[in-house]
Amino acid sequence: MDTLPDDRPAFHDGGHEHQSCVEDALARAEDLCRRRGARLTPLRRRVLELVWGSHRAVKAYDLLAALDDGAGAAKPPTVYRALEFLKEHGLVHRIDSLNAFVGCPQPGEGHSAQFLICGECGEVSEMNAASIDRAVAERAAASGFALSRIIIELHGRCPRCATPSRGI
Amino acid sequence: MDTLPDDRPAFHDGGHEHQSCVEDALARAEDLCRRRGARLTPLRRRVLELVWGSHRAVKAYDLLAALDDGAGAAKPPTVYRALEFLKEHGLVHRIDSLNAFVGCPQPGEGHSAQFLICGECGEVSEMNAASIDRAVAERAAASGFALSRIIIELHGRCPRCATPSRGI
DNA sequence: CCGCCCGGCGTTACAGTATAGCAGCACGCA
DNA sequence: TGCGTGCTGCTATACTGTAACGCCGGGCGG
Ligand SMILES: [Zn+2]
Ligand SMILES: [Zn+2]
Ligand SMILES: [Zn+2]
Ligand SMILES: [Zn+2]
Repeated sequence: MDTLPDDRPAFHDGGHEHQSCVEDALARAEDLCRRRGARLTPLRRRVLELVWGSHRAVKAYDLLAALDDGAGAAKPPTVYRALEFLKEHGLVHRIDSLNAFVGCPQPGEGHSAQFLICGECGEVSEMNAASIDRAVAERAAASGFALSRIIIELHGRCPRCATPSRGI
Repeated sequence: MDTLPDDRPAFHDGGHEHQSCVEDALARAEDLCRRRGARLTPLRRRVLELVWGSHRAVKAYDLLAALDDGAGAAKPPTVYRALEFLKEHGLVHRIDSLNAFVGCPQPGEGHSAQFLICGECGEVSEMNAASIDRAVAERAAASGFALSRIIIELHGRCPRCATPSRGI
């Protein structure tokens, strides 16, 4: 019955060292691409870094604006192609209900992700709950349905935004 | 462990009488709106009927085109407002991963829907699996997350498209 | 009956999201 | 050197969704 705790903390407290959090993510990406023979070009690396700028989901056009280095503004295909590459290699996930992208904390491992999305602070936390996987797989099988892609996006309030303060 | 079968068949066979299927859906909608004091106007009813035209998810701009009765073409807000009304009253669901809408077979009851979406024939089947609900609620609670909206969209192949024919 | 309010609908205009298709360029390799 | 391939850039366009304003008709108090 899946009593295993998540292997990393859901949602980040004040003490979170985001600087190193991003550096680690980029290092994992470099490593994974090297092992796969995929090219993490400067542009792709920069986009990944921007996505990791926060733990919120980032919109493509915000990335586009952020890429604008003062001179000519970047064009949509630039960022969409980088995102497609990152997505193919599991370095980012697309959140369909937000039209936005979030960095994957555990790229490379075949994992079915479920996302907790806080509507208050915007933070997105990725889960890997075997119990949910199992329930979904069972029900799909019971309907004779052959699964290929599982989208689970859970909206609500994260612990920090939900808890103490006054109601409402 | 949720061994209850779904209360309606997932996916439709050749013998499906879609004419009456649509009529029943419209009758349920009329009834539900009457009970709620909501106004199922001719336009809204027509949009609902178009959504129910198939068991696939329908795009807003396809509805728009279908609404065009030869004279002046309908404008986006027309159909989006109708869809918003239908969605508020649970008569249709939005499939976020497709930017499209599908009719709800059981409107009015508080149900958390999971969707099985066939990538081959496009048919969308709505489930109400308590086991999935439960697994999701447990994991969210374990993270201290207060759920408000649960999006579960399962892509793959329906029984008819997956089964007999030659491989591939 | 009159005037008012309000919800539904129509229109214009625009914002936001995403892709097609072609050109230039750098690199590795024959 | 010449070529192919993959990355990036560009223009243009398609697709999705919303803001804001105004008209109209029906209900309701006066
Ligand atoms: Zn961090
Ligand atoms: Zn939060
Ligand atoms: Zn039917
Ligand atoms: Zn199918």
